[in-house]
Amino acid sequence: MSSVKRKGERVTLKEVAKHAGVSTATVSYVINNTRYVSDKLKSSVLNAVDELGYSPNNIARSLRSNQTYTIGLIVSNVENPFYTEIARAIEEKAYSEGYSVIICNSEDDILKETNYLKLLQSKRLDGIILAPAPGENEHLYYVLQENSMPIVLLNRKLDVEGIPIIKINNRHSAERCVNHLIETHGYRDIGAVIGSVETLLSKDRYDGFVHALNSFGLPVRNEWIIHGNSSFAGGYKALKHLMGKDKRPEAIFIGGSLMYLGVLSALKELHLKCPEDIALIGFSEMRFSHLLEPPLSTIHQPAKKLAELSLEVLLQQISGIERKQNAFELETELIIRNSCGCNKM
Amino acid sequence: MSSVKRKGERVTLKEVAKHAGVSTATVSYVINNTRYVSDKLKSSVLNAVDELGYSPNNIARSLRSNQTYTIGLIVSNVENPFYTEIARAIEEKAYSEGYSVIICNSEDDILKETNYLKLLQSKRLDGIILAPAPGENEHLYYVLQENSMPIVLLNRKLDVEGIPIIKINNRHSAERCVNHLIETHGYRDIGAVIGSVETLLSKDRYDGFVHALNSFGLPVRNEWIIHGNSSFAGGYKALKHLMGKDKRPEAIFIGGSLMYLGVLSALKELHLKCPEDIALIGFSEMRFSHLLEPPLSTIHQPAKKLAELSLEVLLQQISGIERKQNAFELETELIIRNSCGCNKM
DNA sequence: CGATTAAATCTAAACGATTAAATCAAAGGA
DNA sequence: TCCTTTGATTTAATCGTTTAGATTTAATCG
Repeated sequence: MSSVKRKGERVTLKEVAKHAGVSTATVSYVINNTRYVSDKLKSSVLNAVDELGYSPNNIARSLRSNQTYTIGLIVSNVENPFYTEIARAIEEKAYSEGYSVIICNSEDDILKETNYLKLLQSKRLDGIILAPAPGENEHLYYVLQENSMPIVLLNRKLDVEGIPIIKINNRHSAERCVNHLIETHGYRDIGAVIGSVETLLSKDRYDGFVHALNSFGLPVRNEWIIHGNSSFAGGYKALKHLMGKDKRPEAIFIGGSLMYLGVLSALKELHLKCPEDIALIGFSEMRFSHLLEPPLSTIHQPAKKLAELSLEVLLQQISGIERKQNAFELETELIIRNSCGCNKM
Repeated sequence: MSSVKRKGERVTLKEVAKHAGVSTATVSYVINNTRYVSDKLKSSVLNAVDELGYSPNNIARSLRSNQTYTIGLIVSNVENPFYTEIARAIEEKAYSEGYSVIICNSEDDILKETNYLKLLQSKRLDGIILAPAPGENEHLYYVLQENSMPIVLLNRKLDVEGIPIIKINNRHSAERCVNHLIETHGYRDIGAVIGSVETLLSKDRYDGFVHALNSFGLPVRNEWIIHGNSSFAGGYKALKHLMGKDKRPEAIFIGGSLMYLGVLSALKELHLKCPEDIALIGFSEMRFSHLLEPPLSTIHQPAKKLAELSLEVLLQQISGIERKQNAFELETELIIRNSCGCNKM
């Protein structure tokens, strides 16, 4: 074959029907197994399907049935290891449930997020799983108005009744990190590198951080709390900034995987040793945190569970099943390695 | 609002038309800017759109126009750092071109790949970017028959004329790795951990490895060449296996990111030092290879360029533009860090 | 003023499936 | 035998757009 022919010449159900000498209804019934059809007709339909290489047009189906069997996943960036894992787990479960997933990176940009929401709306997806972007949520109300599509929120808050939200216990997790720094290592000068408090996620982590300090009677030194954007570069810049201060903290709590790596990279560049010169602890979803130098002490989030739960709730929402529960909070695990100053491998 | 209403009650173009007191054609013309419409009618249409909260139904559009503005990306697993980057870059460019992307993980499983191909076919996507899964390609011919959808291959070969293929120079890249081990460090006992030779990708890397040894007159010792599957576990098992031999190699060439990390992890577990006990070099698309212990000497692939080029070629294919060139090969970069025995940072 | 032309709008036929409702055929019952 | 019932198949409306082509309206001109 010299080249693939252009579209628009595909075989339709109608042609199958003609070829098999039956009506379109019959073809539809045998393909979807939705009514009894005599063996004789059934086999001639099947033959025709085979001979013509018929592949049903799901667009037409969707138009008729109002179902696309496709959902959207909006995250800030799949390259963030946490969202990579989320995306993977959602795709896997979605596949097994007969759904496809369109992946959207909002890049923490409200405009891009809005555009994607409108687009997914127009594509009539069956539902959306939406992870946080910082800033106001006003643009979301547009999508959430009546007659709109099912949606579940991941680590993100919205003051609309009936929208399910799935999250981990960010506040408590942050607290445990800081507690560890204080209780086990006796650090008192503790800084933080956290994303914008405009997201629920970062706000909660910030609150946990502050609460831990307070509970030990330690002062919260605002000049040691850097709110960057939750990226590698954000962490990198934050650390450089922090190390430029007259008085430096002894330990730093870090509120996100990419920032953690950025911090680490900046540290290396400054020839500072971790944990000797400065101790680190925080959120990292890197599957390879233990291979880094030093092995990172981290909060481990149950990303897979989170993803599966989100999809489950979304699918319930799609099929109109009533939920008793609207908010779900999963627990995390604190994994102590070396970066905080502990010696375990 | 107590709860989002179920679907099926959305406002249609027809309703907009009635509300604005014009025909559906007129509404369509103003929405798509496809014919001149008087200011008077135009504004009343726009008003109606606004008041009713109309959002066009792209399913109906697609049915009419035979265009979905959606493409499919099939990779073995987005969690593989190389494909994460590919997915990200494709999504970004696709977005800017007005396309969405459905992501599919084949898990190197021919059945899953086949199912996805059929599904994407049924969904009438505009095109597919297909990365390799190992094994025979027979199932692909089904998708590639006449009247089928545009497709481009990433690092994957297929004997069908006119199917574009985009790849990096795998053979030469592997060769350079091994050359470095021999020329710079004088290693003579060199093993390899590579994926299944049933993929073009791994086959090329294998060939490069062998060719390098040959060109220095070194023997190819098959017991030191482990073909695992290209995963973390694959690398991990391969190394353990390799280290169980009576005579061990001094250095290992590794043909993939995840395997590289698996090898590293197994090494740590065995308390073997790299590069002192065993030197490593190979393909790793980890953005953070330099933060690992030791910093990895790697081939760096221009994933972003690869992704953008693939999409570009696919879009050309979709719009029926003739290509002069059907095969594209990009060059890689050898980045020397510490794992091979060099001392540079 | 009527004819001609151009401009703006509308009518209605697709696109490719699903599915109520209608039709047709055969069997069963009196 | 004729009527009823049941079962298998078909007819045709529908989903929400786009877009030729028909129609209407307005403008121009001899």
